[in-house]
Amino acid sequence: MEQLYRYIEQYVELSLEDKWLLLSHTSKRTYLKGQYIVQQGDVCNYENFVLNGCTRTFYLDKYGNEHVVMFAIRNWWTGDMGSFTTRTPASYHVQCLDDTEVIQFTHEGLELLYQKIPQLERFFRLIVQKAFVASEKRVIANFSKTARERYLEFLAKYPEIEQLVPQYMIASYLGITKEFLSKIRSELRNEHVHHVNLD
Amino acid sequence: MEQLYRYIEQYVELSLEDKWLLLSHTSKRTYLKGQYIVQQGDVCNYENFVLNGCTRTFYLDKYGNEHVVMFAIRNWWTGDMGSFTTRTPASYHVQCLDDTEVIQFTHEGLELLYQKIPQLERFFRLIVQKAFVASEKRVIANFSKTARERYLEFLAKYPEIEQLVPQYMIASYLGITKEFLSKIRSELRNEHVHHVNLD
DNA sequence: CGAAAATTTGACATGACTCAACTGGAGTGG
DNA sequence: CCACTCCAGTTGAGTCATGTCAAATTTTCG
Repeated sequence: MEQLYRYIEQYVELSLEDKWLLLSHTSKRTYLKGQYIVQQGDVCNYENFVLNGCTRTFYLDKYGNEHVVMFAIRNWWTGDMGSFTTRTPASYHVQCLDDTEVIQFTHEGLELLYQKIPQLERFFRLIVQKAFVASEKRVIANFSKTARERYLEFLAKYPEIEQLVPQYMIASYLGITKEFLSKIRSELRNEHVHHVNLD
Repeated sequence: MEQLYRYIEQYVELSLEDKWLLLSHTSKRTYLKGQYIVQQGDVCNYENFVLNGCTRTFYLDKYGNEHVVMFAIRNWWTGDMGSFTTRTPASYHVQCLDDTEVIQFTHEGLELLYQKIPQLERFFRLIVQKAFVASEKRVIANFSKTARERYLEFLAKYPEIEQLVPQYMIASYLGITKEFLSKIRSELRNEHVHHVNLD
């Protein structure tokens, strides 16, 4: 729990009492590699704070194609926020790409916590704001940049994730096919070889 | 102000005192068609609640191309949230496409209101959550649907906006060129004519 | 009315996709 | 320890959705 407290305390202050309340109204859970935390179509019952491991959130379209919406690693949040808040069927699957430990907030538990720890409203407002701003930037990046640029930026921004997840999921996150990502990578390799030879 | 009160009261309750506080720590302002509420590069000093009129938020890339991030009409919020909250240069321009009346919250004013009206934290958390969920859906739609599908969905979802703004901005919002949108529209017209003739 | 802005149209170019074949590990079991 | 399979990744040929550029047309509005 210390990890969660420290994370929240980056945004708002927590008393000992607050920490105790958080502890008693959440639960820790471990998922194995491949397991689903949320399944598209079910109501998402938990907001999840990732302690360690790695998850992906993806949408399965009517043709059976997967579209990766996001990854989550240590100190990220995951789940289907729309489903969680409105108690409607989830739009996405959330799957663990590794053994993954999370701290889970139920809807009921979180509403109770909002009442008892008012600054938690502020905390969640702040992190959702950040997520929203990042999501808008992604919309624009997808319009204004080529797949190659987006891939390079992804590498620069999330070097850890690049190691953890298979290429085809990164391709999906970038909105391209695995074949096309493979071609981009092959180009980059060739360019790199040339640079080395020129030295 | 009644319009703003009613809007907020869809999410949280407001006392008379709260309303008075809102009134005294915000200001109403009218912009003319073409004017900028926010300019990319400046710090965004206001969150704006649109009473009437219409705005567009757009990003100007390094090649001088415009990319429309969103439109805002009656009862929507606009501004550059990232810039407003972190007091950093705005990523976007916000321009009025019509004479537009807004209620403006300054950063200072809003922080004060958060203290005096704690349920305002909740209110903004809820609306930012909605905006975030919508933004994630847009990312996925851009990946999994053709330009034609996205245009049809846009028409269905925002019929008012279609009337108000020029085609080339809608094209930009959809992430395509004005020429290509024009071709899509021409296709749709042809199909429609055929259907009519078959009757 | 006339000029500027928005939209349309057409020829051509290209980024990214599809499909199918191939390569190369990482188990797994005999 | 080899053979087999399975899955991820690569490569190549052909195709398609969408972009670019330039010209023609329509609309808007002073």
